[in-house]
Amino acid sequence: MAVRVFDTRSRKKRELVTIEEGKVSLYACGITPYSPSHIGHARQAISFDIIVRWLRKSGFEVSYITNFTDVDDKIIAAANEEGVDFLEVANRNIADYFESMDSLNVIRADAYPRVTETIPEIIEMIETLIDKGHAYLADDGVYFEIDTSPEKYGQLTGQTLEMVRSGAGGRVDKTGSGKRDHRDFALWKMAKPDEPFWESPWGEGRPGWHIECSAMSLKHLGERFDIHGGGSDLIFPHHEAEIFQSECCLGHDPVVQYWIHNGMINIDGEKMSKSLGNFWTISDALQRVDPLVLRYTLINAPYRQPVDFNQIMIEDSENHHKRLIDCYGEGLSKHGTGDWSGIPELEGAAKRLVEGMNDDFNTRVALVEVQAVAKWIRGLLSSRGDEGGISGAVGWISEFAGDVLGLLPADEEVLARVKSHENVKVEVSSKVESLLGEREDARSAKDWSRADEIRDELSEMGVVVEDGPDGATWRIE
RNA sequence: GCACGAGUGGCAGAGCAGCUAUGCAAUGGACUGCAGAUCCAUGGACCCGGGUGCAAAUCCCGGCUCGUGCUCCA
Repeated sequence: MAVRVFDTRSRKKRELVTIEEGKVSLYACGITPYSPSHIGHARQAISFDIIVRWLRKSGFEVSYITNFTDVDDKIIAAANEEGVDFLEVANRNIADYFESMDSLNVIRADAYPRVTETIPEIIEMIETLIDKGHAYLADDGVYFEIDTSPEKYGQLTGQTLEMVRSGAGGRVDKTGSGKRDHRDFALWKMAKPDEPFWESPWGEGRPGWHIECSAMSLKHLGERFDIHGGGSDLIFPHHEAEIFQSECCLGHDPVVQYWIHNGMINIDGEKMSKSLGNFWTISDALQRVDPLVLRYTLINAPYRQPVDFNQIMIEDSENHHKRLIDCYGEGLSKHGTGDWSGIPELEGAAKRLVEGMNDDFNTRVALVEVQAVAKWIRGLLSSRGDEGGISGAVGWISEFAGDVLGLLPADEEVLARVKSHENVKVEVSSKVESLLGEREDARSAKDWSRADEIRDELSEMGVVVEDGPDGATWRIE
């Protein structure tokens, strides 16, 4: 069945037809590592991680590239403030990024190109743009001249040149640059004192913000590629600038077949931003929640919707994720993993999940099915029947909640968790059993206060007592 | 101002033309000395006004409200 993706340029869902059958080339704009990564970066990475996972599961061979913009104003500013080299700042934050993403179960991209390693290609591209008359040299840099291909304006945003001309109004003068028109954008910035620089035909300087992605995608994926992605905040101006650069440089269009953009994160209904003081770095978030719970929260809405990161969402996710892992762990340790084909409940769930994922990667629909199967397992587990069903369902969860959504820790870890729980159980077992016996006596004597006292005592040991029809059971909390 | 998106039950959040979304919470029941867990059941929603359809949260038009972008941003 075909995968349909929402394309920002055409503003509708389109069936994914790739340039080369069976292969997908995907470039997603990565981060500018000037500070530790925040949960918005996590959402972006997880969104594309799941897209890549799903495309691969659907049988595509995927080349997935995501970059680091490792030289820019903010990195330089941070480095100057600390009195260190800009690369030290970038490298530190890139390491932080990888550490966070690994914990969030984000599969590594096939390559992580960096601006500082792509300078020759960038220069070459700018030269071509100058040669073709799309760019000009000014005192302070090289600029792309929008008026050389006005028809490309607004392809992603629906705006026209005039709209932006009037909209941006008086901000032009503030730039104080050598731009001929305020909508032109920098391809190469001449170095100011105390700035890192590279040699170029136009003097010492560094690349402008947009050109690197055009150069890196060209270098790694070629003159045409299937999907270009990134956060929706990059649509304008960054991605529109890329369209200008790449298409004018290469002389054909479209270079990118599908544009995919993930939604932003809100905190309690407001945009997350440093100035509002509602900013969460990934490490902030991980102090509060398990990384996989964070992942669950971030895929709780389809990737294009904004996610509101609020208390309720987090608690909800914690709850669901814990249930998922608990029933998976119990099923796995008791019955192992098996084949789910031929089991109607599981085939039905798989079918709905596949349809949901094929329809623009709807993780929310997928989660509903995962929840339903988890519930189904719990039912079987408590009724002690149908072992084939349980192992099949464990296999189902492993395939979809694990491989596709990336929500499960490794099986060894799940089993180790179950085991350590059991070890604790064994350790305290005799004490608990004797207390429970005592409590049973108290209960038959209808000495409720003594019975509750014992329950409280056990509770302090972390033991939860649950009275059932066949007497009391207990478990470690 | 312009552009894009969103407005769904107490809450979160799907669906985007016809069939129970789902989860949490609530209520009733089973089980309980109480509690908890579990199971069963129940109620409750589609911003407003028009329009098109046999049929509209779902499509169209017009409002209103909110968010985001138009400057660096995942």
